[in-house]
Amino acid sequence: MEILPMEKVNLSNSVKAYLIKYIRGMDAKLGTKLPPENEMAKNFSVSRVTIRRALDDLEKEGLILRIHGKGTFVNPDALQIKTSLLPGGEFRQLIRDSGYEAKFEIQRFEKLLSDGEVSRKLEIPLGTPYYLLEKLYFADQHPAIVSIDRVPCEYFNQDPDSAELNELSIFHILKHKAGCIIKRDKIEIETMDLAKMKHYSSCSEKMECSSVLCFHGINYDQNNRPVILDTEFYNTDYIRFNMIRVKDVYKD
Amino acid sequence: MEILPMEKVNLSNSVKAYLIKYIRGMDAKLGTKLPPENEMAKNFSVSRVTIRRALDDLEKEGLILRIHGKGTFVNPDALQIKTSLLPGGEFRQLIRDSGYEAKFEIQRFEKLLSDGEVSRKLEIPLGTPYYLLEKLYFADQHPAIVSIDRVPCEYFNQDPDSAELNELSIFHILKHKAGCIIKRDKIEIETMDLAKMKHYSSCSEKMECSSVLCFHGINYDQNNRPVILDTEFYNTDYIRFNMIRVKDVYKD
DNA sequence: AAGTGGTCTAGACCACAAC
DNA sequence: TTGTGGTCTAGACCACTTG
Repeated sequence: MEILPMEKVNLSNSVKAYLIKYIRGMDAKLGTKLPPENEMAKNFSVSRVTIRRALDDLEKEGLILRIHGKGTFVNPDALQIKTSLLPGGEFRQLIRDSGYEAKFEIQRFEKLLSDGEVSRKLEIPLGTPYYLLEKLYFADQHPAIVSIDRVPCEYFNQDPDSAELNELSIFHILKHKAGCIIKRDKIEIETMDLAKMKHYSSCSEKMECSSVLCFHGINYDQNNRPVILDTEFYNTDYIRFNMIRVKDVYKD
Repeated sequence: MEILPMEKVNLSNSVKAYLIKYIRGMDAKLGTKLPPENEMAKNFSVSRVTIRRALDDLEKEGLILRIHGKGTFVNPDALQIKTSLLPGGEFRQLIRDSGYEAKFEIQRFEKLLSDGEVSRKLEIPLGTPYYLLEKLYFADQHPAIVSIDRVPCEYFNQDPDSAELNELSIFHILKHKAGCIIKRDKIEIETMDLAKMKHYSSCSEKMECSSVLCFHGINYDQNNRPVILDTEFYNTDYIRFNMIRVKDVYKD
């Protein structure tokens, strides 16, 4: 069973998905012009607002450019963009998107009791049992990502078995076992050298780089409960995040 | 003359600005509930769509949470968030937002001829003259950010003088001297140790850290011309980026 | 003047939560 | 059932670009 993240089904996203396919499919010479919004609306039999919602998203993701009075164009850079910082997908996909073969190994899976920091961030009492899951991801056999997830045991009726852990991401296990759907996360970005990384993970010894990009994240569910506390380490020689940032107008 | 980035003036942004002020102004107990959208629409005398556009933005920025069927709530974390990765404001503001006193020194300002990489990224012929501007920003007297901007000279009628460079950001100089308005940028994220940073900047010697966060960016104007090629280095001990990422629904 | 994107409205209907 | 956010429509008018 293949499990993939999918966007909510609505008209805008359908239009968006179609346009992505269309754009990726064509040779995308520099700045190909897309049809006017009114025409697209007619062709897709949806309102212009719906078309515009789809285009808004595509613009934020950097796939298209819109120039007032001129039109909507395919962003020539769009096809070069490999890994986006934005939604935070599955790590193996991230590695594949970066052009490498992906696999992972589970490094640790333990049941621990929460200390001060874990308690504070997950909003659970001191000493609450939680699972710690550490995975090491490889890009073409090279260590590229280390992820450490911490989830309170109380979300699970029974311990996850290793088959599940090897098959599914923690997000999907949580959804199926606990009905928890992760709606958003909050990350803090830091860089560190391997000496500092060693405080978090013994995988620091395996990294083939001198410094790593580190995300400290908290994942919240549909009721805004902090469910997963995660720490992620990236070797940016392999995982090079890209981001397109649309700026607002500047005024004196 | 104080020059600040401002958002485009429209109804949504006015509502948004009002709500930001409102939220920041109140004590923001955990999860204070905001009025229903219909009510806000009535109070602001705008349509619900307009309210929703404002709330969409605030949600993406992590200031509020929306729970279907329940309501809209102030995000308790919102007030902790200091520096957002998103729009990319002025560096001194970034430093102030991080809780430090900000100042900068100009390290280099030179006219150079483009080499292969600069030519390719700025889409200019080899050997085209460009300005290189390197600034070192301090957080409480500690080196925190190094920025290196490269702009083709052809955008300027005359050399910027040092008064301008010390007063205004490169964005504002470009706008006033060349009518260029930066609409978006594209960045690539990397970490490096100081030895690697030294290839880019002699400021590496001054950094009080072992590794830095590095953004390689290209800034595009309203006509999608690449105008500024910039490289930025951050000491993440001082500049700790935060980001709230709203996830889409997952489906099997 | 014609074409195109940018903003806004009023109203409708749906989906989820709580009583 | 009521209240709330989520989606969608049809139409209007504005702002920018081009001829």
